Amino acid sequence: MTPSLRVQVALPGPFWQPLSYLLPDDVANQATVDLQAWSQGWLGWRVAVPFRNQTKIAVVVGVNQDDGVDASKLKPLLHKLDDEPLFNAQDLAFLHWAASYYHEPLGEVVMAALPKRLRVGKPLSLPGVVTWQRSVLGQTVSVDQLSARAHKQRALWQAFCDDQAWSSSQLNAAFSQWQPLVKRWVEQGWLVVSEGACLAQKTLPASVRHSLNEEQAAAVAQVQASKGFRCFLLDGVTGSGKTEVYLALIEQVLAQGKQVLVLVPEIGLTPQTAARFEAYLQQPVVALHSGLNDQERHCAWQVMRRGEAQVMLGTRSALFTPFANLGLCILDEEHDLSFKQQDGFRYYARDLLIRRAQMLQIPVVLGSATPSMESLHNAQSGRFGYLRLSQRAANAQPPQLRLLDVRGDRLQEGLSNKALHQMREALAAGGQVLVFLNRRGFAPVLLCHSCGWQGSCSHCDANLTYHQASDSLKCHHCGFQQPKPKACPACGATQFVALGQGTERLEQFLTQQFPTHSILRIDRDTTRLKGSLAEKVGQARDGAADILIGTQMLAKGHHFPKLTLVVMLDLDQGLFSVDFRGAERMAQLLVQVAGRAGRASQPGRVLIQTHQPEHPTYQQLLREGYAGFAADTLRDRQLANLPPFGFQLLVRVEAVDSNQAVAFLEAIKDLLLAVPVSQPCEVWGPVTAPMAKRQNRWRYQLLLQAETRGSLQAWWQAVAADVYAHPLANRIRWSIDVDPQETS
DNA sequence: AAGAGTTAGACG
DNA sequence: GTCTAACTCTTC
Repeated sequence: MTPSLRVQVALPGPFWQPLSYLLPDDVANQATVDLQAWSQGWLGWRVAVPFRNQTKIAVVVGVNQDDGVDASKLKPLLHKLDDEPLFNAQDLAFLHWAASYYHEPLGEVVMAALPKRLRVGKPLSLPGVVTWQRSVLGQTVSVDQLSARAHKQRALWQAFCDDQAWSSSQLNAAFSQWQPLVKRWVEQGWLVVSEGACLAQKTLPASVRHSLNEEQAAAVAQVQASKGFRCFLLDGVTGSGKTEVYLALIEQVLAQGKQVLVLVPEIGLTPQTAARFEAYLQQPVVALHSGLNDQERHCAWQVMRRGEAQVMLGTRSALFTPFANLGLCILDEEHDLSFKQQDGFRYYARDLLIRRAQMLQIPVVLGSATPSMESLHNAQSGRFGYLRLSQRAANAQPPQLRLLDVRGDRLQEGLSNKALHQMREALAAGGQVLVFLNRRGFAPVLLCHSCGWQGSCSHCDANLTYHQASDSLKCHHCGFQQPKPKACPACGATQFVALGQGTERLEQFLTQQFPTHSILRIDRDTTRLKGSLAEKVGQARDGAADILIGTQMLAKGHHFPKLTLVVMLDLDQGLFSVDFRGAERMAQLLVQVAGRAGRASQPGRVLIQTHQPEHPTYQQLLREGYAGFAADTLRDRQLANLPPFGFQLLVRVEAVDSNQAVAFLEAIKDLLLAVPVSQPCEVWGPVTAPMAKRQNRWRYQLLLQAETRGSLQAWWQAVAADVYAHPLANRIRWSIDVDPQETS
């Protein structure tokens, strides 16, 4: 008797090996002797399977492997969902590798690579994008027939009068509250609804060409000269034109008929970025980011898989998209933390992208003005190609950094008189000023004036931040919010003191100080609505505001031509961070914010208000810039065997009962210490996480460190089975963070 | 993850 | 003894 044919499927859930299913009876009987060909009909296909008493959507990741499960225990799968596989063998190999490197169930990884619509079983083919257009009747209606006072209505109708079809996302980008009007006009017969192709026909912006300077051309030539896989670090100061290098490279790869994937940080993807790419390349660029709805994501995914578009510009999750014919990967702002997924499947998009390029044997380019120590080390050791752009475009001067020693000075709302004076001068000279403060809200602490009670979050080990706009207390870690108490919960007194500065308070103070100047605050609170960040950044760029107040969301990518002075407040805290990467992060932030200034004709100045003017980190940064700082930092890291000279794995635990959390980690530690290891491996902890309690759970962690990725993986692999079998493993929340970025 | 199965505790 | 809430276990 022949053994029954079976397939292995990945489905979401904590399944450490794929589940096996038998084939449906009618299919099994047809199975030919050609197993190779037969497996092609299953591998990577989407199937519906019975699971418990429900039906689940899964992806076939293995064929006829003997997993030792008795055939009598298996159920037959129900059916295929599509006429073709969604993933090819290369895609699957990559997903397998990601799952094993990050110790994530394969099903979760496969689902991360699928748009939601496909995860829940929607058909692969897209219904097309709904658009609205003027009807024959509508063409007889001119704007003048609408009420003269209905400005919004007139503007919207004018848009349709150009006889262009508008999709909901296009309307969303240009208008607010258009739905009721469009609905009414459809009912009146002025507009007709139609369904177009999934990739809406965009009109391309006018062609913009540029020439490369010597450095840029050399960088492009080096990448082009590489064969197969090679990773390059493009280390270019702000304003040195990294994008021009990307575009030249992309153009070459497109000419070979291959596709390109460009990854950017979460908030770095603006319509302007995509438009700039389209203007140069003269072909549609497919964007993939959190602002899209399910159907748009599905469309983007499908268009790349089908090879109907050549360029994708996306945030970290775009790296899982199956491409028809990928020829080049680019990752911009390489140092940016948003490439690390911090919850659920904790992957690092930078590292996965490199691995993917390696598996496909294609080049990958990482760009940054402030590269991570990991990438710099790889570049210096020759693992990566090292490309440098040291000149700013159009002879723009680099910003000059100055420390503003405020020791002993009287500070008003955190600002020194010297800083205010400099701001006045810069404004008087017609410049724009940015005040950088990386803390939103009004004040980080609210204190009772009579008893000292302070608002702290009942779910977390953190203070509540006072927000004046909503007159409430908010926890910035779990989202908890309560109205500001009328009276102190402890003593009943009604007077409170707001301690410390946030951007809200700074805005209030600067409004008093500069009554004749316009002020624009850009932080998460003022940009909550969709599209409002782009809108505010646009205002800032056009010079609509004299004074900008911003948190770190303003540090990324944007440039403000009229900006001549940047004042940075409260950077000092980065000097004393518990995390060994604290100084690196601070230096990156400083250099990135400084890079916002003086990109046009006027040189920019950056003032760093500090109580630690002699601190070596500042001194090093001022004297030798980021490169000098990086050299020092790498030396320190090497002495301490810290990344990039060592590799880390963090076991994180969250439990309502802190004893269980510690007991579980102690058990893991005992297991680890019992493993005979050939190379130096260390384990630290358990210790409490940076925030000991969050959302009512106590958080502890255990840090593993080893000299190589391989020995670290082997060490964990040796105990993994025992850890998963531990009685506490199923009773508390825990996760593994490979290459953690926040370890303190 | 999440539903079914299992056990322990509350009640009278 | 029953009823219910918490806890465990399994999933092809």
